[in-house]
Amino acid sequence: MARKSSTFDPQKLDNQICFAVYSAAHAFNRVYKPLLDRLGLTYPQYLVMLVLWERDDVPVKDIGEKLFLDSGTLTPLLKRLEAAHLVRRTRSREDERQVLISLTPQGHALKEKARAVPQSILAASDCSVSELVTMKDEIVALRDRLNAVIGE
Amino acid sequence: MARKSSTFDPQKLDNQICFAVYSAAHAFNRVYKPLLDRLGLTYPQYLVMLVLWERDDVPVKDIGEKLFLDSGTLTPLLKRLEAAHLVRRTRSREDERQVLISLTPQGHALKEKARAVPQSILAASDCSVSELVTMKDEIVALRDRLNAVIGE
DNA sequence: TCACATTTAATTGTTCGCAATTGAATGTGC
DNA sequence: GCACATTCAATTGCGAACAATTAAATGTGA
Repeated sequence: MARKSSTFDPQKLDNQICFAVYSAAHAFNRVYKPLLDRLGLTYPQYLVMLVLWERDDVPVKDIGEKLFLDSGTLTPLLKRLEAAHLVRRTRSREDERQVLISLTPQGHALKEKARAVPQSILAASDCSVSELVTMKDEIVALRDRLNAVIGE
Repeated sequence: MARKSSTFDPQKLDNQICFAVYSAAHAFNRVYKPLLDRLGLTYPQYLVMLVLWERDDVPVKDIGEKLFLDSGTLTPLLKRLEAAHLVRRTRSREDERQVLISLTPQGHALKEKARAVPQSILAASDCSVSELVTMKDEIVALRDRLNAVIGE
């Protein structure tokens, strides 16, 4: 064994940023759960609703690009949102390959009920907005570098 | 509607740190996939192996506490690692409620083959080690604050 | 000792996440 | 116009992730 004293072991769990990110994502999920339960949403469903609240009548592909998810994930998720009467799924007239997702009145209305969610998360983070924005920008930059590697 | 000009909209997807973390976790997973495929591991299985490479012969509960996962996730995952001949699962003699997880020789041997993984991830991150360590510490601190909220 | 709570892992059921495949609609080159 | 590739959503199969429940082992108090 090499001497460990002044050595940074890259194979140690707690030294790995990916585990930090992985476990932070789960921690967020657990904080969101009780808040989103009241809205009848899961976290990925909430993300889809955030996309639709920004722009309605979007093809599945566009939602996927925003959230980095594919149809294998989104198709069943969107069917569940449709079953909950929050969205409608309709084939595009111009391009029959596309399925357009649009909000129902209930889907629109949910935006108001969801307004308190980010505030609760901010409180749970126990952190200033500016600190969070800085961290967010760093994480997004890292994510984009990783995604750049994937696309060769 | 309030004027949007100088306003930070907390309900906008790209303003949310949780989505940054969520999407970064998936980006990491996609970078890890081809590396771990060669080892015959998934990312959560790799995390369990990291724990075991640090300390062998551990109860399931300890692994769960390290990784923030419960038995509903770990039991089937560990059975798959056992089927792959990387770990053994044995009831503890002192406390029959516990199942102790220990590495097989193949499980031990895999540590050497996995040594190159963190370096590849570092390269994909395209970022200095010190920057990553700083980010990791910030994310861990945030995660721990979130987890503190969950436990009331 | 005996009733009772606690600890621990396993099980069940639902939802993500993704790779791989399928099939229909569209675009392209000749 | 017609073969061909491309695009897009849906499907299938597998592996997480977690809530809720079950069941066995252990600890505790009267």
